[in-house]
Amino acid sequence: METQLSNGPTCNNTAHGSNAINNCSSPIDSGNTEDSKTNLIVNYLPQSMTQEELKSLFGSIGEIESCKLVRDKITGQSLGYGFVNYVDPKDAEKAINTLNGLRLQTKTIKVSYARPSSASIRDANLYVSGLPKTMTQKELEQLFSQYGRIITSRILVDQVTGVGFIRFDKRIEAEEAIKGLNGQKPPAATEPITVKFANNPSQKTNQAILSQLYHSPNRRYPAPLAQQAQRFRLDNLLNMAYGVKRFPPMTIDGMTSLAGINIPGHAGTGWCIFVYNLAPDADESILWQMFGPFGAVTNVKVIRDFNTNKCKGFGFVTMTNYDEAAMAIASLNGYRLGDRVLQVSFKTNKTHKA
DNA sequence: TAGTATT
Repeated sequence: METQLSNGPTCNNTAHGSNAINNCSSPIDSGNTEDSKTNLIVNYLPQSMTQEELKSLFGSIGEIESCKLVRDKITGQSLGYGFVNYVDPKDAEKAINTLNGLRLQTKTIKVSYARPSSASIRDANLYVSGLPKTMTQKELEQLFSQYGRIITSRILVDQVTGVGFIRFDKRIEAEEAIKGLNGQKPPAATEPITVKFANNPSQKTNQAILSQLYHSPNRRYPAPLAQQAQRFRLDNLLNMAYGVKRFPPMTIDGMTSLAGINIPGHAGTGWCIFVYNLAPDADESILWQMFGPFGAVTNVKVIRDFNTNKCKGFGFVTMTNYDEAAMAIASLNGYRLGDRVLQVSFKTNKTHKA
């Protein structure tokens, strides 16, 4: 029997009230991840994100050994998480540093080392209801932590009665928590709580879904449509998270990039893209986010003022493949980021015309 | 009484 009450990586999750960014210690420093140094699990992915987009985003960090978006076996719908296995452990660490907490659409993605796959860690998620409305996430964890290591916790907001989730590291820990806490009154509570296993969405293959599938069998987009769909998804991705809105194509003047001027931007290591009109508080993550979905991004840089450390209004992105860089430019030039309209072009060597 | 973490 395994010891469950080790004081190991204690999960002191701070309740941000945000979308369940649950920093159980630092994923970088957890120290007990000897078989997880390259394999990452990515949680809270937007529903619309495809495996290709996942691969593009994480492939911009470094070479990927494998990448898998987990989908419902029946419907094919994304289950909102996936795995990215890097060749180099350093890239895995860099991905955590760079992409954990990134906002995509309505989600804030979580990037952390994957635990070794095992049946013992499956179905360890609990649904808790009847909680005091005043209970915080931290208090919820304190209540449950006596039964094992908590992987994630959440209290739903806007609930009449307190509803929350607790995911344990091991299913057996969840079972013990049900035995110990279901029907019990937490300290200072007036009503008992209900603790049960959370519904497993992958088992929710009801007749309606099957019926839908039956009436639209294996619909596939032809290739050009697939590209349009990709673009549409990107629009959506960029839209809600950062208030990025697409402008009509002709609103950008000074757009000397796509008219077939010089073949600029080629810099040996890839295609260098100039991004102009960034906000003073812009950082690298927004560049990764905007360009990553288009393909291999090898580097991003925000140019900052030496003294204030504020962005000077522009930055650079290096992409490996010309086609992907051109698509990124075509799509992102003219985007409104906050209250600014971006100008995106291949980098030129001249700052003024001769 | 409901979000979605083990390929």
